[in-house]
Amino acid sequence: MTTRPNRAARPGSYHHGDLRRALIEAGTALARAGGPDAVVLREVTRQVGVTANAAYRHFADRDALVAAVCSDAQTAVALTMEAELAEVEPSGDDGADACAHLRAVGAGYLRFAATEPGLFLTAFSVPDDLRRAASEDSAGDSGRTPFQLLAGALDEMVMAGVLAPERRPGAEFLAWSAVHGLAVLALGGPLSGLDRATLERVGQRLLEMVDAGLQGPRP
Amino acid sequence: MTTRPNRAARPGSYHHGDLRRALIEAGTALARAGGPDAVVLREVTRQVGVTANAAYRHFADRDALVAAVCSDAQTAVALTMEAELAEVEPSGDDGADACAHLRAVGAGYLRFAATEPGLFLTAFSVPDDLRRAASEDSAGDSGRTPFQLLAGALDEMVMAGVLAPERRPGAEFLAWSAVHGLAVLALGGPLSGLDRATLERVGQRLLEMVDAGLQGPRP
DNA sequence: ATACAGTGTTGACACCGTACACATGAGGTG
DNA sequence: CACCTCATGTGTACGGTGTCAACACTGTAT
Repeated sequence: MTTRPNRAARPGSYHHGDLRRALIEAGTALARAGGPDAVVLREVTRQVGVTANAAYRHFADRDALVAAVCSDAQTAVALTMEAELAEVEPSGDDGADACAHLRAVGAGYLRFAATEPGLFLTAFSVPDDLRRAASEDSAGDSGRTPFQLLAGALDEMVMAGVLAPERRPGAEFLAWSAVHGLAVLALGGPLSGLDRATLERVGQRLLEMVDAGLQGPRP
Repeated sequence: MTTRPNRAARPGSYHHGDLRRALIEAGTALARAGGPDAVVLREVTRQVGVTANAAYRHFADRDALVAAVCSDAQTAVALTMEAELAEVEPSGDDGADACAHLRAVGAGYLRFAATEPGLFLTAFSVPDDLRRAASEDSAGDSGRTPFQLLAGALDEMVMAGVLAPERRPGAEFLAWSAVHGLAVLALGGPLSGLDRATLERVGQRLLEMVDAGLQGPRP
């Protein structure tokens, strides 16, 4: 995990330059193509050109390898979110801006799921008690993880006065659940087969629902 | 689950009485304990006391077996939902009742996920283009699948006038996404580790959010 | 120069899904 | 009754997987 110098391996050298990194990258390629189950240890080592057991010098077991790939995938999600956030033009109205930021975070999540299904599933279908969500291993350019980007948008809404402070705690889980559910149902689950257009439309409405629903029952 | 004659196999008989059913039930037991990945074909046949290859007389491959287990699991979800629906006392206000029914469906979904995590994941993490959601193989006592129970509650809301008709199409996907997301995040995903109490609380708020959010942005 | 610790290799094991050929026996037909 | 047939279960085998234990190589510090 430390910043190994990444000295290139001289070809034909017995020792690989930075095997750990190489394994993670090959694993990421497999995950991108086929989700977490596709990152099979033997295939990863094969692609890197090394014996299967060599991986055990860098990872306790296969699960540790996919966990590393998972962190990388979360970083990719954060980058997509940041891109979406960057496209929001300030309108002068802090409340509207905060809502737009929340929508951007959600839209980034959904866009990533649609664009990189394999990586998406790898990022968020791995058991993990929120530790990775707070670890800088999963952060994007802004130094924040997807979870932290979401939390930031919600904080902003409170500060702008468009979300009641007493509704703030735990709001991450509500918003996250909504977008995550759609993504998962559409990817591996019973909603595969829905065409991209309707999926896009449902996604938009879902974000509206979160926006309206976070503030609780209507007066 | 169906009413197959289920003639008991005479012990020592070469032919098993109703192997297909026996395999599904053993598979369900495994799924209950460890989710879809735990239903491993060889172990299933071992428990039934039969050779691994015998399963291939009844299922094209392992995936077909877990698909059958999946249908059974969805039936179990429908039963939990129906139980939750039965507890709703009519209040005289059709609109309130319809909302209560929607909440009951969602609460049943979440309760099943918390009570039977393995079965839940098996029910809804299997690729499938909504065909199973409409098949009577997945229905409960009322003859309706979880998906159909959800759709029914939403229809009721429209009829009672608490959901605008133009918001009805696709509303299943919105509500389903929300509860499904929470369930999945809490089970296999990054939200495992959240204790049961907070999970319960988040679940309640999530149902509120759906209720309020389905009707779109506030005036 | 030598010892050592880190890294990669070899060989093996248990387990999995699955294909093929074969054995069994229940039920219909003469 | 004898016979045939076909659905069903068995045996054996193959390629794939994750992982372990013992061994081989090599860059580095003594």
